[in-house]
Amino acid sequence: MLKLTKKADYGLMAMKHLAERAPYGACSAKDVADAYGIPQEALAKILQRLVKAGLLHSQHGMNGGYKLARDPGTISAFEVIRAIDGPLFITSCITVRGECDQTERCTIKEPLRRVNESIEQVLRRISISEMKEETHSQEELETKKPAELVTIT
Amino acid sequence: MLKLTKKADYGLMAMKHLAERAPYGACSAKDVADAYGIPQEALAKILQRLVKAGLLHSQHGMNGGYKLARDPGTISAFEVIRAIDGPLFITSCITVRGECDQTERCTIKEPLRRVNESIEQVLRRISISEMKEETHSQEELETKKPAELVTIT
DNA sequence: ATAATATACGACTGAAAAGGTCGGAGTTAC
DNA sequence: GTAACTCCGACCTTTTCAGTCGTATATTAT
Repeated sequence: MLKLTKKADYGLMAMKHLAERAPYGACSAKDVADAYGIPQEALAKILQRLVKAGLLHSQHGMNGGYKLARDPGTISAFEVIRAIDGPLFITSCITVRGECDQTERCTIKEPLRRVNESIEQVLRRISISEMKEETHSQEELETKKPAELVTIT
Repeated sequence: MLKLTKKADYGLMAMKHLAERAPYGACSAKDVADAYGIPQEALAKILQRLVKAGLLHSQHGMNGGYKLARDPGTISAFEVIRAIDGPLFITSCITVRGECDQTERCTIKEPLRRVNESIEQVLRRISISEMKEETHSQEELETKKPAELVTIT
């Protein structure tokens, strides 16, 4: 529940990867897939959506691949997730094709909409380039006990 | 994606309903179900989970039903959702039974964990009683055109 | 005691979404 | 022109969600 789909996860990983490799030209879907152990075709489909959404540019043929369409600092996690998983996150009351049967009598529509908006703000605020700065905790993760990093939740 | 399940929706609606009817004693699952057009058996199963989680008390027999175990101001939406849908919201990387296959190479675990925490905070902050204050827009909903209230999203 | 009412619990079915796979089309290097 | 490489779009399998049904248990009014 309230779970990111794996597609969105893959998409964010790929975007971050492309952000780091931006200076060296385009990356093929295979390169990214091999780097993280993601099924190649599955990733390709995700990258296609990001192309359609205008977040990536694609290049056919040899030495082709994908590269960021904009500066990674201007691309939010929200944009990536929406491009992959759908229009936007919604409570189950307000679905893509109209409302549910209880919409007339539903008494929590408005409060949930506000919660929804708050969550959207959180995701809008974080950009792809901001996801890069966890290199320091990467070292901690290997040297120290990793439990501390998890149990906060 | 990032969508509340219908069960969680129903649970929140029921909790709010019980919060309003608290002074008048317990409500049966049938009462709540009929009030919002929810399948009775489906709702009953949800309410049972809320009892198990300690958020509701149940009373068998005639004039029995469910009532809040605590003051509605002290019950957060987070508690309700977690009691119904599972342990907590998680990125697909960190699932209930360990991590996914890419966890070793995953580079966005830490940033996503922070996002996760932010969302959790949002849901922890809103209580059942805080969901009640939309009574004013209830009047608008009946007198004015209801379209305006929906198209915000 | 008995009947009516209400919760408790598990198993089953159908529908929807997620995750992954396959063949085909386009582009470039030689 | 051919072959190697890459992106592209439709298909299939698996899992999850939502709802239903049946049965057992507890309480109360009569």
